Amino acid sequence: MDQKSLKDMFANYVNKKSIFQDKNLLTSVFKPSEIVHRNAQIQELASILAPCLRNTDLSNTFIYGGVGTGKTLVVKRVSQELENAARDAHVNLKIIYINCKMKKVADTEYRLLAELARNLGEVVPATGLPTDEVYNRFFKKLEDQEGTVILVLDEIDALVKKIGDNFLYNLTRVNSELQHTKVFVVGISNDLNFTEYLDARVRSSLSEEELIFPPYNAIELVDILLQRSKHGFSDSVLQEGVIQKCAALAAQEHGDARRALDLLRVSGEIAERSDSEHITTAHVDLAQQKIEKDRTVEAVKSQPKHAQILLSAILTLNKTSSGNIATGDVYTTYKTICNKIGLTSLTQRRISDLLSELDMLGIINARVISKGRYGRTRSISIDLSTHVQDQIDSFLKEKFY
DNA sequence: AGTCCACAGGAAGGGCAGGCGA
DNA sequence: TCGCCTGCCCTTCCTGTGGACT
Repeated sequence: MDQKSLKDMFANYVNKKSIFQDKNLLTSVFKPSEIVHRNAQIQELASILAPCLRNTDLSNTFIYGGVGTGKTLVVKRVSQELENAARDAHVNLKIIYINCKMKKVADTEYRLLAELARNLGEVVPATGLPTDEVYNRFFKKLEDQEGTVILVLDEIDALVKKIGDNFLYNLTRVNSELQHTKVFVVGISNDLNFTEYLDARVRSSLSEEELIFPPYNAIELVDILLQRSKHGFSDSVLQEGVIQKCAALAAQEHGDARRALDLLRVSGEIAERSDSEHITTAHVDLAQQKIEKDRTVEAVKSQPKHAQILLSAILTLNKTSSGNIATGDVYTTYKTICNKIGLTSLTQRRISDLLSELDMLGIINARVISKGRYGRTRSISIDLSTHVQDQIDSFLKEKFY
């Protein structure tokens, strides 16, 4: 492109009518004024939490539901309204929301406690203190609140799977240590079977109330997308069937509203980039591919070095061998690559864990199978499109060779 | 029915970096 | 500065296991 046409391009861009009116409305971060198809859950949660306005005890509550079923949105909305009501009624209420999956923020017991304490105004160093000391500081700050404190722990299942339920046990017993403050926990989990991981005592004290968020069906997703697209897109850019297609695709994937919104927004971006005045169902197909590709490639790029080399080994084997690959083969190839690039290889035990992590991220499929006389192993495969595989492969080759 | 393979995956602990408090 | 504590990544050692083979 010569410089004149570049100038024209920018001029065109400025003058062209945008497909979007307010793209912000089409992100999952945006909090709509009305949460569609979640009235029942809002009412129920509000009625569970309302007693704190009369300084009456609350029940610890667990909220279950898949990704993108509106759990966090509903909890944040109810929290906000509850805090407003408490202020009007001159009741001391503090609600702390923490996402336990936030890397480097609340993904260990120490970090969670430190983050909770920080929310109450206590200064806690990132590391260095004994955990007991962080508990003490946190409890002291709680006591200073002299009212009700509600701890909302989002994605709590991820944290419990990582560090166990000890911290939950301590948090549920905190009320016996405090005189002026009452503490209640609202746990949010993506995993319906989460309580199986919990100690029986923790389970019974934490699950006094339970709230289930069912996945959205395609019709509900259509309503959500219509609500957002009304002011999110410019008038009449959406062609017939686009919203329905986004909703249908997202409904297939566990009724995930976040996914539906991403599809719709990315479809718009693709349409805009291709100079199209309308968004068509073909754009939705492209958006579906792009989201899948971006998600995987980004996941690969953020992996540690050895996991990337491991993936490189799997991709190499995937090209040469037909069918599934065994752990032993992967480990041998991985060691060869390490040798070639002058890196000390990790042990098979560690590689076993890295394989599990890649599996959890959905980059590879690893299934434990038994080959009878020939042992037990993971059967590893990659079901990414060849296009995505090539992109990952060239990224890894560029980085290591 | 028993054996045996090729791992899976749990437990314990080492070593390092970052940070606190005396 | 030193002792202590943390998270994190990793190794070592170990037990467990599904099912083909004998």
